[in-house]
Amino acid sequence: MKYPQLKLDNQLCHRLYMASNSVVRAYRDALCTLELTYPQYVVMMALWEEDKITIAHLLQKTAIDGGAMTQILKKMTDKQLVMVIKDEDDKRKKRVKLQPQGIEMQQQATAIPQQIRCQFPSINEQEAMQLITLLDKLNTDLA
Amino acid sequence: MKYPQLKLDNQLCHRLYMASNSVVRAYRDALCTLELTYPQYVVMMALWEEDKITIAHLLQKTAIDGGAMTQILKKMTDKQLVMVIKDEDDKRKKRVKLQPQGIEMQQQATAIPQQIRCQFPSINEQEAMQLITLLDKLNTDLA
DNA sequence: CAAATTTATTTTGCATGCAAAACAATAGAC
DNA sequence: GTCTATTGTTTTGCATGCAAAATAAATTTG
Repeated sequence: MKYPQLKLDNQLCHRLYMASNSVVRAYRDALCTLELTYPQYVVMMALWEEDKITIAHLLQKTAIDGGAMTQILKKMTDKQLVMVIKDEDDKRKKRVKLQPQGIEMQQQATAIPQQIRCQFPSINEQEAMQLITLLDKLNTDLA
Repeated sequence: MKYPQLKLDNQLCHRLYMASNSVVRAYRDALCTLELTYPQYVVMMALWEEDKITIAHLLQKTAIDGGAMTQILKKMTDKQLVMVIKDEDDKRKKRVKLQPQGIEMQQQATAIPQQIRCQFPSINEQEAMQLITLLDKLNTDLA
């Protein structure tokens, strides 16, 4: 091959692409119990950490696309997981508030991280931390 | 927080999700010169490595979704980058063949890997290799 | 204070990713 | 040799991801 830098095997980015897709797929069974998609689950995690945050803050925490977030919140509102309310002080802002069903769901979700973790046994704890460190560097650079 | 395992900061998967999206975005400027999307670029790389492969083989090499591949090949055919032809021996199979414009494009693409690499200076070569090793383990587990 | 600018969110149009169903063609079983 | 199962690809319906345009409301300017 003339240009080794164009070989798929030499592409860090392609591995990231595959890994990210694979991981989202790996959540599927666990999340369909909760009737959530992966991005919706990420929104729930963000809210369980900090409730009643603005959409802008939610976007920043989750790194989900703004356009998609509107749809995601619409669906989660329909499912009575959250409620979106206008901020009284600044009416441009909206805040997302967990509803009872959304709060209860956290209990059922506690088992999920372990279920996912089991799906990549080749990675030990130290390697997982290494991965996190490296991905954080990457994300910081690309932020 | 009651359940630390549900904190976004503790999620390897969320970092992968962010990193993958960021990386695809990072390709944008470089690829719009070639009028390619990232998945289309991946298809081109696969074909530059090995031409006239079947769609099934292309799917396996690129890890792109089958349904999406049909659309991607349609667009790339319209742009005269490739041609899709039926396999004479087994008419269920189709083979994807680079066209002159697709072959020429490789030249212009040789500069891209370096352009992308510059966007994450915090990762040195050794760390990049580490990342590849770890992601390969992950991808093998989730395959 | 009215106009221009900035900030927060939504909308739009297009390109996947994904699962499941539909099709087409070959291979196997009897 | 038909009937059935399997393989390769496409289609369909839905959920994002992304950029750019459109809105709405607050802030800054002059």
